[in-house]
Amino acid sequence: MPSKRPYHHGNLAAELIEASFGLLAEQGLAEFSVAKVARALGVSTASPYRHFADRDHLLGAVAAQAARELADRMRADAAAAGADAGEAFAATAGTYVRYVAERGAGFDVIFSPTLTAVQSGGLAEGRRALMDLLFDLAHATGLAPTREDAFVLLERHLVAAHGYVSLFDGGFFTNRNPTASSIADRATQATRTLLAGAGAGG
Amino acid sequence: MPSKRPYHHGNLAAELIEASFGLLAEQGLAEFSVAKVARALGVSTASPYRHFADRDHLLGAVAAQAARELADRMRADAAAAGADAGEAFAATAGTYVRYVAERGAGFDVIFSPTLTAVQSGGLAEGRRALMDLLFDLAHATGLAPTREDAFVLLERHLVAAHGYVSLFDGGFFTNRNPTASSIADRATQATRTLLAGAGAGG
DNA sequence: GTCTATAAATAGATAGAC
DNA sequence: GTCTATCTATTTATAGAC
Repeated sequence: MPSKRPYHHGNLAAELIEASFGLLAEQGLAEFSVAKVARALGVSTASPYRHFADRDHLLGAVAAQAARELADRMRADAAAAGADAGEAFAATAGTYVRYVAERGAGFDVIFSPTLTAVQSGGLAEGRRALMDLLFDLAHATGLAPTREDAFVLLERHLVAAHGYVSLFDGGFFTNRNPTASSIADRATQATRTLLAGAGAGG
Repeated sequence: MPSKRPYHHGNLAAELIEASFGLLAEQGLAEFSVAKVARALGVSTASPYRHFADRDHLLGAVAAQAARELADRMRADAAAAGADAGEAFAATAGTYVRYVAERGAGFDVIFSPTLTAVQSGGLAEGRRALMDLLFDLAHATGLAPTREDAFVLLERHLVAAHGYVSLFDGGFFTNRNPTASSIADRATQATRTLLAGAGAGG
């Protein structure tokens, strides 16, 4: 058994991104390291630097892909929620919770200021497409007449969804059945309440 | 100039806790280290270990103090908000945002699972007193008839407040005047909307 | 109680062989 | 394009002098 690394690579760059999602999902952004990603793939810790200039460029590529994946899933879930625009909008809260539980890369990764300077892999475009989609869904509810109203509604919606994820990951929910699925449902319901409050003039 | 450290200590343990707050406020939990805290005080990196068994025991003492400080401020702000129970409850969202902006220790620190095992400095009691206070304020609004309703309302309130803090710290708000004070106001208003939604049956 | 010195991990990143 | 080897920096924590 030659312990020489037997790994063949067709596309190490893509594998590094995928392994990064796995590490983020399991250990979170704080525990992310290029060395761990390399070890997870069985390659040397030097290999990633042939494909990404530094740690932030790898994370930037992950963030860009996360923005695209998240937008795709939100679009699909909103469409599946039916004709009610409020329900379509609220559904994306659940999409967000489930996506971060599975992939580990949420708004903290996608909109990380340290990655803004990097601009790798279409990060700026991915960010904008994601926000445009959500803004359109917020506007379509009809509960935010002006552009500013839609911004406020969208902000509260994202804050609630991310708040659930952040407190869930932080171990805040120790009782009340804290599965990712139940948290996703609670986030969706929180946005429904925000919509009811907006409708009631709150 | 003898570079021998000239520092005298009446109470290094308390100074370490206070310096930890400063570090958390400036750099966040991810960047927290015992070594940095020691350097900020001009003492050797070994000194903290005479007062705290390890990193988690120092952070546990910080978390316990944060829980007490936060509860005190919330109680005061709720009282100052006037007779309306909904306004008193909503005010604590702003309290939370301002407190974390100033002290750096929010729910992520106070309820960190790694600190639960430590049980230093009355952390368990501080956590419970904080949650009891908030539950009472939620119940007093009259918009949550049952105990379970009050839990749900409280959960959404905290999720929104923490979501604002988390996204604010994460650099999500790059426009729309992102000062801590304006974020605090937006968090307070978000809870008002949740109350309106609860009142409207959302 | 505080210091100096040190040990053991771990990470980011680079040089040069193959 | 991947490897081995190495350098530098940082952190957590301990040993032992003062």
